Amino acid sequence: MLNENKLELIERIGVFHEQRGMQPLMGRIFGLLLVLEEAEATFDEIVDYLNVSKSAVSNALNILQLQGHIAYKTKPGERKRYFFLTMDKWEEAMEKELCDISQVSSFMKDVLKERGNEKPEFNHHLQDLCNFMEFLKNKVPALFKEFRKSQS
Amino acid sequence: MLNENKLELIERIGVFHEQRGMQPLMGRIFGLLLVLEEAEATFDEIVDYLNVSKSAVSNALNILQLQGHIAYKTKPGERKRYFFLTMDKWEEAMEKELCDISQVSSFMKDVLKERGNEKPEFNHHLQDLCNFMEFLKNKVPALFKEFRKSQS
DNA sequence: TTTTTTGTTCTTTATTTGGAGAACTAACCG
DNA sequence: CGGTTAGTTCTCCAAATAAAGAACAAAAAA
Repeated sequence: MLNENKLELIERIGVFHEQRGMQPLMGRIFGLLLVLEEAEATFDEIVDYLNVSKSAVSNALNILQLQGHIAYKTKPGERKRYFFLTMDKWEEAMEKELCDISQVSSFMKDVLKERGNEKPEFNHHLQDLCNFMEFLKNKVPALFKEFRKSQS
Repeated sequence: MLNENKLELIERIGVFHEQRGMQPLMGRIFGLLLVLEEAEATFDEIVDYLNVSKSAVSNALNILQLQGHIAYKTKPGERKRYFFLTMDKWEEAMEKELCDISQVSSFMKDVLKERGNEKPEFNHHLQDLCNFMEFLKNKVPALFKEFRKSQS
């Protein structure tokens, strides 16, 4: 069993992800794989730790894998899968999330195309926003580069 | 009535926001206030344009106001409210959204505190992620400054 | 060959959600 | 005063979601 702190952390992490559109159990699994000392767990361990049904876990694991949040490895002579967070790819994930923000600009451009010039100030704000998002998207690689430099 | 393009845009914008956790109607109202030439609408106009009930609109408008996405003004001699997107504050909104990403670091730190040292590599990735989020948060003001400079 | 392990898939169910519609309210209007 | 405007609040309902549980399947073990 997990201690009180870890259980609470799992719930906090779960709620956090829920609020960002993940289904509840997915968020809990995310949390579990973060707080587990081994940083990995088998299907049955997840069922036991979180006290949920196999079907729910099967479902959640498949979605988490599709979204690239987790992966699994096997051990020689065992059929069990050991699921783990793909933490080694956090830079990719973060980059994707940053660029996602700036995807607003895709439809903002369409909005601008559709708008007349009755409200120039409003249009100007929209244009500014688009420009910033473009700026940000272009800036992301340099940002990572600068970060890595600052770390070494 | 709105033309086909605008209606389709409203739906696209609606779905976009839905996927980020907004309730459907809120996203549609967001879209409506973007594509309307006047960039504003009264309660009844929203009801008519989007073909929804008053109760739903009342609800959605209140939440959108609480979240700071929209505001309203009144016109002298009229009781009607004219709702509009608070586009003039897009920088604040964007800044908040950027900092939100880095709020992951709040519970990531707790995760690190809770973890032993059995998986140093995993812990290291976690630490890197925390560091990057801190880095990003600190970088946001400079980013805006640089953007404004590039625009002038 | 039968049983066990390691899941998956299908059907059912409880909960949540989002919105409809009607009743209500407060301000103004004639 | 009664009616109209501009919303709000309450009760109800339909649809979507998330998960339970049972049946199923494929591979390995006994």
